[in-house]
Amino acid sequence: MSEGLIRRPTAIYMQVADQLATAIKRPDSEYAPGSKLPSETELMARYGISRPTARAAVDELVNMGLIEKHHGRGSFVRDQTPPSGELPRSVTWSAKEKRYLVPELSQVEPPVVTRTNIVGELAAALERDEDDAEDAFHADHLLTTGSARVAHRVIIPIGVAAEVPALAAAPDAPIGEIYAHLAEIGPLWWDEWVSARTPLPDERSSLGLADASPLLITHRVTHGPDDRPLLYEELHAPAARVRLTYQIRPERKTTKPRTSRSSRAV
Amino acid sequence: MSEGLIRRPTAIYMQVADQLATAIKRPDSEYAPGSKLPSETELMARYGISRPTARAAVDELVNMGLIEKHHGRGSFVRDQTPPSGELPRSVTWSAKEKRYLVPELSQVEPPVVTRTNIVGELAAALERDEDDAEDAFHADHLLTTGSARVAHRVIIPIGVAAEVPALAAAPDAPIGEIYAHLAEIGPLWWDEWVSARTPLPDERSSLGLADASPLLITHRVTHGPDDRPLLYEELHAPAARVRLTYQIRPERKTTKPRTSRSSRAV
DNA sequence: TATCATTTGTTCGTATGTATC
DNA sequence: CGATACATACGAACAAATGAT
Repeated sequence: MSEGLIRRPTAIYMQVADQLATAIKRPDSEYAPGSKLPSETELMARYGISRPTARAAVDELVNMGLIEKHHGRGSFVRDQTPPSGELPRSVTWSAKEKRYLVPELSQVEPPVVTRTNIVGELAAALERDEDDAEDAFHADHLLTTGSARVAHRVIIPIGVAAEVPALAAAPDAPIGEIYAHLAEIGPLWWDEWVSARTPLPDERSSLGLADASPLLITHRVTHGPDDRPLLYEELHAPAARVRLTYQIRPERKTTKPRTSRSSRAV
Repeated sequence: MSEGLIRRPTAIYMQVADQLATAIKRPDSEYAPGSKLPSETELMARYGISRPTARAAVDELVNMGLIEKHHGRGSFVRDQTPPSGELPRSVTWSAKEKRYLVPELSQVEPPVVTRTNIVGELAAALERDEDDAEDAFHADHLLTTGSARVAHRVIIPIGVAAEVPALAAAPDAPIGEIYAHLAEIGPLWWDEWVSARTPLPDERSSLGLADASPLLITHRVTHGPDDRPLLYEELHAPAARVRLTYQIRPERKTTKPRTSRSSRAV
């Protein structure tokens, strides 16, 4: 009947949570990914605890990221398999085709283009003056790697679009084409930074995320000759499904390290 | 007396949490970082709610990462300076010093060295045969960027350590020195992949994470001549505090894209 | 379509333990 | 030592979502 002895010193709900967590993490566990955990009522009976204590134990498992709770259905073991899909973030130069190559993802929905001005973080990244805000095209893409959906936003400052008319004509073109057009200005290089956070509810639905697993976010600024920032991109991908891959080659020391993103003087 | 009306529909504890969260996030807030939140008893009186409801509201704020609770002291507003710290992931080559340069982080604790064998994911990354497992040094470092703690694990296969005696002598050396020694074998390049997940409880404590904010995880394999994998690194950093930065230069197309990490035939 | 049992969500009341000052 | 504040635990009730009847 009893599921293992419960020692006094540490909190009961913690002990129950630990036992369940161990059971879940055991390889050939009775709690396989996707399977249902005992209901709160059943935990009460099984461990001889009250409802609040059972709830606290289950909540602890949620905090550990081991299970998900669903109102009216029950608690279910999350799939802990590490991300399999790869999202290559490197850029190659094809000497034969004389253009930059990036992996293209297939489109899930037609891109949406809007036009707003450049402020805040974005202004800093593009080294634009926020007080004299320049306009920009926003192209929002919803793509898929095959195993996961990713959201991709491409932001083209109006000034750059004016310089490269092909961009103004099709700001929602695939990113490979955008790079090809930008390359007309001169050789390109990219600055990228990666962060992660818990997704917001609307992001969960648009990216088809089941749970509260984190969102990987990459920001990329395309630089042209004279290190001029030309383009901004933001990519949101579910960390549970994909990992970002980079190939790192040593840079020549001479290239002065461009440090912090624009610390504008006041 | 009453701190704002409370509508019925949504959960009371949620409404209280929202009000407090808004108050905390307001710029010139009465709840500055470090200041003390009203105690549970005070919240009960102020909003006319019960103890469990007050607790639930405060717990919600903890989950949002806005406050920290301390037994017997109270709840305190966290410093919310978001992703400020940068963790540069690029490598530079100093022609003058004839060595690779990487940003060094300062040590929080002396590194711990253990010795285990190479299996699973690790074996795949290092292209080792799992059935004839090679041993490896594990060096675990606890470092700080100034604004955040990061955990760094360096894994040196015994074969490589035998080839480069300096590594066997000090497997817990800073990563810059490790690279310097490896460079004796030949020119190096790196393969890196990035994922993120919710931290486990013990990771939360060792990295000093407030709560469920995600963990950024980078895996890096150092390759020597003939693309031979020499070294494996894993870095864990709190996504709320740091972002990883990359500088991307186009690669020559000729470099054949090494795709999936070792699909061993059976 | 409507109803019912199951399961989690929310809320109250109450009591006692333990850390901090 | 005592006051304050958070931690743990019990009991009880009703609400809301879900799935099956």
